[in-house]
Amino acid sequence: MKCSKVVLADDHQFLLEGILSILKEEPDLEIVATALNGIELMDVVAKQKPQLVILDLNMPGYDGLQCLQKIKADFTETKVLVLTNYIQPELVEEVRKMKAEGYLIKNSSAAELKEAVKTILAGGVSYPASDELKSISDDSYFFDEFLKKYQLTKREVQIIRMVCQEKSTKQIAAELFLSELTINTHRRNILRKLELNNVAGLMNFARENQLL
Amino acid sequence: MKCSKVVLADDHQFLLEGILSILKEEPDLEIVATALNGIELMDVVAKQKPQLVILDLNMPGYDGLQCLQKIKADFTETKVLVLTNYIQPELVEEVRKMKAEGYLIKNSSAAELKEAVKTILAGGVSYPASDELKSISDDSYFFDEFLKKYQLTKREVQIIRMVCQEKSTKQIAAELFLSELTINTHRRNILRKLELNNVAGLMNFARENQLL
DNA sequence: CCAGCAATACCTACCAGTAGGTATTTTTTT
DNA sequence: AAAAAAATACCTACTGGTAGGTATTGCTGG
Repeated sequence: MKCSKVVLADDHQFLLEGILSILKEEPDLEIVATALNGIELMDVVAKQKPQLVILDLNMPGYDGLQCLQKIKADFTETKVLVLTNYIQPELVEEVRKMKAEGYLIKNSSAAELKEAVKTILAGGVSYPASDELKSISDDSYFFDEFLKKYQLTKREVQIIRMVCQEKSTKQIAAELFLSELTINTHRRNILRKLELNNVAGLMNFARENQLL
Repeated sequence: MKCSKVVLADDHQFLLEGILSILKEEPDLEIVATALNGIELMDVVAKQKPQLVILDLNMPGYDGLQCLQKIKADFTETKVLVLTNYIQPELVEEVRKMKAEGYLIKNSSAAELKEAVKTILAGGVSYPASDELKSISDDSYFFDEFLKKYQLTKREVQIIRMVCQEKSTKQIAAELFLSELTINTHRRNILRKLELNNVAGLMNFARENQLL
């Protein structure tokens, strides 16, 4: 097996170094370039035609999803492993629809990264198991701990998530087949329990606690 | 000079590896432990009494600022280098007030990290130059591109940031010595330009575009 | 079985944010 | 110096979110 050309794209220098140091132990990989943003990345891909791009979704300027789309449109031979911070089932779906070969959460281990890269270069795909997604986002030990810590209920967390998706009380009520008054009550209870005053506070809370 | 004990704390495995691989080239450093969250970190610090903690501010659960405060209160010998994604002058100020020895933006280079660590262990402090803060957050090429893309002004971006910090129109007006009516106008212009309807949408936009 | 909690729902009130239009002054660009 | 863009400011109106209190139903664990 000969060396596969790999390109890394991430806006964090340290993360690049981290991935680099993990992957350079692999003899059959050659990291030919790194990119700190989407524009750089597209340049490099056009020049190098790599077998694999490891792509951070959260880059400034043109974002990762756009890069993914462009790579998949213009360079059919190039495989893409998406790296991201958060585990939103909808995001995973979107990435899957865009035909990326893999999806990896950033706080995975080095071994998981190597495994994913190997799988993809061998022609496979590497996505988090759906139960893994679910377990992290809903039923895990940490989630219960989290609920207890803030005295929140599952329904309340569900509504927090919907508020963070820019949905209004009215929309939420319609989607859940409930009265607006009920949603109103939930929202008030949420803000009271978390000692917050507005949606902005709620979203910061959600982000800090990885609810998004 | 003998080895200095260093502890790393970050919730991203890859970033830990990255920093590790950068710092293990330094002969006079010994990375004695890593921590993936605040609780782990406090355990490790109590056991190891390291000379230096490199601390990510964006950790889940108990956050970095709380760790910083606790370390500074309980372990006066331990120096702290704060690592963070974002460059908000107020955050830098807060960290400075909490007596951290350094503050480094995550997409700095490996050389900058080594430099900061060296400076701190030699008894100095390492903070980004104020013009650097300004230049990164305000005058960079990407920032201008970004403004043009969405037809936003600097003032508007400033207000977006403040809204995202849970500040009300009234508070923003007071802080900037402006009329509430002016802030109102800015907010309306922002939502119109970005085709958004509410604060939640605005915060998602801000996050996607690394404004926070 | 009963207590307690979660989820549902209503009424009222108030305030903050959204939305339209317009206008003046200051700053930047040409 | 003139034109364009940005920042400031006001008036009005409406909507949506925040906030208080209360009540009913259903489920769950001691």
